[in-house]
Amino acid sequence: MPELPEVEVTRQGIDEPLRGARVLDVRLGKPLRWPLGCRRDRLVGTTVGPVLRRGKYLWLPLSREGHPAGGLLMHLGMSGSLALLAAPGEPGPHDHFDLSTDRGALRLTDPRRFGAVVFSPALDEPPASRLLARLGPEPFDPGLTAGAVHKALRNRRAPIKAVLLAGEVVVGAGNIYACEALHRAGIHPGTRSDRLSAARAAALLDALRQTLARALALGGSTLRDFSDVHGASGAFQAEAAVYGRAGLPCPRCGRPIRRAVHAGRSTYYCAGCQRR
DNA sequence: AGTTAAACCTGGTTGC
DNA sequence: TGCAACCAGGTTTAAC
Repeated sequence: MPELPEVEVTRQGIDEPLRGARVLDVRLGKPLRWPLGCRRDRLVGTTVGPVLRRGKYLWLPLSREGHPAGGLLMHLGMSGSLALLAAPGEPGPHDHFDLSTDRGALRLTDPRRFGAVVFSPALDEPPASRLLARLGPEPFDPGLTAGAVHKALRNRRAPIKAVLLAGEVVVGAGNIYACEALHRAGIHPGTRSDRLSAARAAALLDALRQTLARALALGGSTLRDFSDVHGASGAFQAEAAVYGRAGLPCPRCGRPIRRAVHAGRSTYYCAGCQRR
Protein backbone atom coordinates (compact mmCIF):
# COMPACT_ATOMS: atom_id res chain seq x y z
CA MET A 1 0.00 0.00 0.00
CA PRO A 2 2.06 2.69 1.24
CA GLU A 3 3.91 4.56 -1.44
CA LEU A 4 5.50 7.96 -0.96
CA PRO A 5 2.25 9.92 -0.51
CA GLU A 6 0.90 7.56 2.13
CA VAL A 7 4.19 7.56 4.01
CA GLU A 8 4.37 11.35 3.85
CA VAL A 9 0.77 11.67 5.07
CA THR A 10 1.77 9.43 7.95
CA ARG A 11 4.88 11.47 8.67
CA GLN A 12 2.91 14.69 8.74
CA GLY A 13 0.44 13.08 11.13
CA ILE A 14 2.99 12.02 13.71
CA ASP A 15 5.68 14.67 13.47
CA GLU A 16 4.11 17.42 15.54
CA PRO A 17 2.30 15.23 18.10
CA LEU A 18 5.39 13.17 18.84
CA ARG A 19 8.06 15.85 18.73
CA GLY A 20 9.46 16.09 22.23
CA ALA A 21 7.50 13.06 23.46
CA ARG A 22 9.15 10.92 26.09
CA VAL A 23 9.23 7.18 25.41
CA LEU A 24 7.66 5.27 28.27
CA ASP A 25 7.40 1.75 26.95
CA VAL A 26 7.73 -0.50 23.91
CA ARG A 27 5.65 -3.52 22.98
CA LEU A 28 6.42 -5.94 20.19
CA GLY A 29 3.88 -8.27 18.59
CA LYS A 30 4.64 -10.89 15.97
CA PRO A 31 7.93 -10.58 14.07
CA LEU A 32 8.09 -8.01 11.30
CA ARG A 33 10.41 -8.03 8.28
CA TRP A 34 13.50 -7.49 10.40
CA PRO A 35 14.12 -7.64 14.15
CA LEU A 36 14.03 -4.39 16.10
CA GLY A 37 17.71 -4.82 16.89
CA CYS A 38 17.88 -3.28 20.32
CA ARG A 39 16.73 -3.83 23.86
CA ARG A 40 13.74 -2.09 25.36
CA ASP A 41 15.92 -0.04 27.70
CA ARG A 42 17.70 1.52 24.76
CA LEU A 43 14.40 3.23 23.88
CA VAL A 44 12.67 3.86 27.19
CA GLY A 45 13.51 7.30 28.54
CA THR A 46 14.49 8.77 25.17
CA THR A 47 12.84 11.78 23.55
CA VAL A 48 11.48 11.75 20.00
CA GLY A 49 12.80 14.39 17.60
CA PRO A 50 11.51 15.62 14.24
CA VAL A 51 10.24 12.77 12.08
CA LEU A 52 11.91 12.50 8.67
CA ARG A 53 10.94 10.60 5.54
CA ARG A 54 13.36 9.11 3.02
CA GLY A 55 11.64 7.33 0.16
CA LYS A 56 9.07 5.10 1.81
CA TYR A 57 10.94 4.97 5.10
CA LEU A 58 10.29 7.05 8.21
CA TRP A 59 13.01 7.99 10.65
CA LEU A 60 12.20 8.81 14.25
CA PRO A 61 15.33 10.30 15.82
CA LEU A 62 15.76 9.76 19.53
CA SER A 63 17.79 11.65 22.08
CA ARG A 64 18.65 11.10 25.70
CA GLU A 65 19.45 14.07 27.92
CA GLY A 66 19.97 16.19 24.86
CA HIS A 67 22.37 13.81 23.15
CA PRO A 68 21.61 11.81 20.01
CA ALA A 69 20.55 8.30 20.98
CA GLY A 70 19.91 6.66 17.63
CA GLY A 71 16.47 6.31 16.17
CA LEU A 72 13.86 4.05 14.66
CA LEU A 73 13.70 3.40 10.94
CA MET A 74 10.17 2.35 10.03
CA HIS A 75 8.67 0.92 6.85
CA LEU A 76 4.99 0.21 6.26
CA GLY A 77 5.51 -2.65 3.81
CA MET A 78 2.44 -3.57 1.80
CA SER A 79 -0.27 -3.41 4.43
CA GLY A 80 1.09 -1.30 7.27
CA SER A 81 -0.27 1.84 8.84
CA LEU A 82 0.57 3.88 11.89
CA ALA A 83 -1.96 5.20 14.36
CA LEU A 84 -1.70 7.67 17.21
CA LEU A 85 -3.68 6.53 20.22
CA ALA A 86 -4.35 8.27 23.51
CA ALA A 87 -3.39 5.01 25.19
CA PRO A 88 -2.19 1.77 23.60
CA GLY A 89 -5.02 -0.35 24.97
CA GLU A 90 -5.37 -4.01 24.13
CA PRO A 91 -3.52 -4.82 20.87
CA GLY A 92 -5.41 -6.46 18.03
CA PRO A 93 -4.07 -9.49 16.17
CA HIS A 94 -2.27 -7.30 13.60
CA ASP A 95 -0.82 -4.72 15.97
CA HIS A 96 2.87 -5.58 16.04
CA PHE A 97 4.61 -2.55 17.49
CA ASP A 98 3.62 0.02 20.12
CA LEU A 99 5.74 2.96 21.18
CA SER A 100 4.12 4.37 24.30
CA THR A 101 4.99 7.96 25.12
CA ASP A 102 3.84 10.65 27.49
CA ARG A 103 1.91 12.11 24.55
CA GLY A 104 0.15 8.94 23.48
CA ALA A 105 1.08 5.73 21.75
CA LEU A 106 2.32 5.15 18.22
CA ARG A 107 1.00 1.83 16.95
CA LEU A 108 1.98 -0.09 13.83
CA THR A 109 -0.79 -2.27 12.43
CA ASP A 110 0.39 -4.52 9.63
CA PRO A 111 -1.55 -7.67 8.70
CA ARG A 112 1.01 -8.97 6.23
CA ARG A 113 4.02 -8.03 8.34
CA PHE A 114 6.19 -6.89 5.43
CA GLY A 115 6.74 -3.70 7.39
CA ALA A 116 9.61 -3.08 9.75
CA VAL A 117 10.79 -1.11 12.75
CA VAL A 118 14.57 -1.16 13.07
CA PHE A 119 16.75 0.60 15.61
CA SER A 120 19.83 2.28 14.22
CA PRO A 121 22.49 4.31 16.05
CA ALA A 122 22.21 6.97 13.35
CA LEU A 123 20.61 7.53 9.98
CA ASP A 124 23.97 7.39 8.25
CA GLU A 125 25.16 4.29 10.06
CA PRO A 126 24.12 0.67 9.64
CA PRO A 127 21.59 -0.76 9.64
CA ALA A 128 19.76 2.39 8.48
CA SER A 129 22.43 3.47 6.02
CA ARG A 130 22.47 0.01 4.49
CA LEU A 131 18.70 0.00 3.99
CA LEU A 132 18.71 3.46 2.45
CA ALA A 133 21.87 3.02 0.40
CA ARG A 134 20.23 2.23 -2.92
CA LEU A 135 17.54 4.88 -2.82
CA GLY A 136 17.56 7.39 -5.64
CA PRO A 137 16.84 11.10 -5.27
CA GLU A 138 13.61 12.40 -3.77
CA PRO A 139 11.07 13.38 -6.44
CA PHE A 140 10.45 16.77 -4.85
CA ASP A 141 14.11 17.60 -4.36
CA PRO A 142 14.42 20.93 -6.19
CA GLY A 143 17.93 19.86 -7.12
CA LEU A 144 16.54 16.96 -9.14
CA THR A 145 16.39 18.15 -12.74
CA ALA A 146 14.83 16.66 -15.83
CA GLY A 147 18.31 16.54 -17.29
CA ALA A 148 19.57 14.42 -14.43
CA VAL A 149 16.63 12.03 -14.80
CA HIS A 150 17.20 11.76 -18.54
CA LYS A 151 20.87 11.07 -17.99
CA ALA A 152 20.11 8.36 -15.43
CA LEU A 153 17.55 6.74 -17.74
CA ARG A 154 20.05 6.59 -20.59
CA ASN A 155 21.97 3.96 -18.63
CA ARG A 156 18.95 1.70 -18.17
CA ARG A 157 17.63 -0.76 -20.69
CA ALA A 158 14.78 -2.07 -18.58
CA PRO A 159 11.18 -0.96 -19.22
CA ILE A 160 10.47 2.44 -17.73
CA LYS A 161 7.82 0.95 -15.45
CA ALA A 162 10.36 -1.41 -13.90
CA VAL A 163 12.89 1.41 -13.50
CA LEU A 164 10.35 3.60 -11.70
CA LEU A 165 9.52 0.75 -9.32
CA ALA A 166 13.19 0.09 -8.61
CA GLY A 167 13.49 3.58 -7.15
CA GLU A 168 17.12 4.08 -8.11
CA VAL A 169 16.51 6.89 -10.59
CA VAL A 170 13.89 8.52 -8.39
CA VAL A 171 12.24 7.17 -5.23
CA GLY A 172 8.65 7.17 -4.13
CA ALA A 173 6.58 5.64 -6.91
CA GLY A 174 5.12 2.24 -6.15
CA ASN A 175 2.80 0.29 -8.36
CA ILE A 176 -0.14 2.70 -8.25
CA TYR A 177 1.75 5.93 -8.85
CA ALA A 178 4.16 4.46 -11.38
CA CYS A 179 1.15 3.42 -13.49
CA GLU A 180 -0.61 6.74 -12.98
CA ALA A 181 2.44 8.89 -13.69
CA LEU A 182 3.19 7.02 -16.92
CA HIS A 183 -0.39 7.49 -18.03
CA ARG A 184 -0.29 11.17 -17.21
CA ALA A 185 2.96 11.50 -19.17
CA GLY A 186 1.60 9.52 -22.12
CA ILE A 187 4.45 7.00 -21.93
CA HIS A 188 3.94 3.30 -22.57
CA PRO A 189 5.12 1.35 -19.50
CA GLY A 190 7.10 -1.07 -21.66
CA THR A 191 9.23 1.67 -23.22
CA ARG A 192 12.92 0.98 -22.85
CA SER A 193 14.23 3.59 -20.45
CA ASP A 194 17.24 4.48 -22.57
CA ARG A 195 14.95 5.24 -25.52
CA LEU A 196 13.12 8.07 -23.78
CA SER A 197 13.94 11.49 -25.23
CA ALA A 198 14.98 14.34 -22.97
CA ALA A 199 11.57 15.91 -23.51
CA ARG A 200 9.73 12.75 -22.50
CA ALA A 201 11.98 12.25 -19.48
CA ALA A 202 11.10 15.80 -18.47
CA ALA A 203 7.41 15.07 -19.00
CA LEU A 204 7.72 11.96 -16.86
CA LEU A 205 9.35 13.79 -13.96
CA ASP A 206 6.66 16.42 -14.23
CA ALA A 207 3.88 13.82 -14.32
CA LEU A 208 5.36 11.94 -11.39
CA ARG A 209 5.52 15.10 -9.31
CA GLN A 210 1.97 16.07 -10.22
CA THR A 211 0.66 12.59 -9.49
CA LEU A 212 2.40 12.34 -6.13
CA ALA A 213 1.36 15.86 -5.15
CA ARG A 214 -2.26 15.18 -6.04
CA ALA A 215 -2.22 11.94 -4.05
CA LEU A 216 -0.67 13.74 -1.11
CA ALA A 217 -3.40 16.37 -1.22
CA LEU A 218 -6.02 13.62 -1.14
CA GLY A 219 -4.48 11.80 1.80
CA GLY A 220 -3.00 9.02 -0.36
CA SER A 221 -4.76 5.94 -1.69
CA THR A 222 -6.67 3.44 0.40
CA LEU A 223 -7.17 0.18 -1.42
CA ARG A 224 -7.74 -1.87 1.68
CA ASP A 225 -5.54 -1.31 4.70
CA PHE A 226 -4.13 2.18 4.61
CA SER A 227 -5.32 4.95 6.89
CA ASP A 228 -3.65 8.02 8.29
CA VAL A 229 -2.70 8.26 11.94
CA HIS A 230 -6.24 9.30 12.85
CA GLY A 231 -7.81 6.40 10.97
CA ALA A 232 -8.91 8.40 7.92
CA SER A 233 -8.75 6.79 4.49
CA GLY A 234 -7.11 8.32 1.43
CA ALA A 235 -9.14 9.35 -1.58
CA PHE A 236 -6.76 9.18 -4.53
CA GLN A 237 -7.89 5.71 -5.61
CA ALA A 238 -11.16 7.23 -6.83
CA GLU A 239 -9.16 9.42 -9.22
CA ALA A 240 -6.93 6.71 -10.62
CA ALA A 241 -7.04 6.77 -14.40
CA VAL A 242 -5.59 3.32 -15.00
CA TYR A 243 -4.56 1.52 -11.81
CA GLY A 244 -6.81 -1.46 -11.12
CA ARG A 245 -9.06 -0.50 -14.04
CA ALA A 246 -8.39 -3.28 -16.57
CA GLY A 247 -11.16 -3.38 -19.15
CA LEU A 248 -12.63 -0.04 -18.14
CA PRO A 249 -12.43 2.92 -20.50
CA CYS A 250 -9.45 5.26 -20.38
CA PRO A 251 -10.72 8.57 -18.99
CA ARG A 252 -8.76 10.43 -21.65
CA CYS A 253 -9.45 8.50 -24.84
CA GLY A 254 -12.06 5.89 -23.95
CA ARG A 255 -10.10 2.88 -25.08
CA PRO A 256 -10.09 -0.05 -22.66
CA ILE A 257 -7.34 -0.11 -20.04
CA ARG A 258 -4.97 -3.03 -20.46
CA ARG A 259 -3.11 -5.06 -17.89
CA ALA A 260 0.45 -6.32 -18.37
CA VAL A 261 3.25 -7.44 -16.07
CA HIS A 262 6.56 -5.67 -15.53
CA ALA A 263 9.08 -6.72 -12.91
CA GLY A 264 6.52 -9.18 -11.63
CA ARG A 265 3.93 -6.51 -10.90
CA SER A 266 0.64 -5.73 -12.59
CA THR A 267 0.88 -2.75 -14.88
CA TYR A 268 -2.21 -0.91 -16.05
CA TYR A 269 -2.02 1.34 -19.08
CA CYS A 270 -3.89 2.70 -22.07
CA ALA A 271 -2.54 1.57 -25.42
CA GLY A 272 -4.30 4.53 -27.01
CA CYS A 273 -2.67 7.41 -25.25
CA GLN A 274 0.52 5.85 -23.91
CA ARG A 275 3.12 5.46 -26.65
CA ARG A 276 6.50 3.83 -26.81
C1' DA B 1 22.67 -5.96 -16.74
C1' DG B 2 18.11 -8.12 -17.30
C1' DT B 3 14.36 -10.49 -15.95
C1' DT B 4 12.20 -13.84 -13.22
C1' DA B 5 10.97 -16.26 -9.23
C1' DA B 6 10.86 -16.97 -4.58
C1' DA B 7 10.76 -15.38 -0.10
C1' DC B 8 8.53 -12.95 3.72
C1' DC B 9 2.76 -12.98 5.52
C1' DT B 10 -2.53 -12.48 5.85
C1' DG B 11 -6.85 -12.01 3.84
C1' DG B 12 -10.12 -10.87 0.24
C1' DT B 13 -11.97 -12.22 -4.18
C1' DT B 14 -12.88 -15.42 -7.88
C1' DG B 15 -14.02 -19.62 -9.89
C1' DC B 16 -15.20 -24.44 -10.01
C1' DT C 1 -21.44 -23.89 0.83
C1' DG C 2 -16.65 -25.35 0.40
C1' DC C 3 -12.30 -25.18 -1.13
C1' DA C 4 -8.48 -24.12 -4.15
C1' DA C 5 -6.32 -20.74 -6.81
C1' DC C 6 -5.00 -16.28 -7.39
C1' DC C 7 -4.34 -11.56 -6.25
C1' DA C 8 -2.77 -7.41 -3.35
C1' DG C 9 0.21 -0.82 -1.81
C1' DG C 10 7.09 -3.57 -1.02
C1' DT C 11 11.68 -5.11 -0.90
C1' DT C 12 15.50 -8.34 -0.85
C1' DT C 13 17.91 -12.23 -2.42
C1' DA C 14 19.06 -15.83 -5.46
C1' DA C 15 19.02 -17.94 -9.81
C1' DC C 16 19.02 -18.06 -14.98
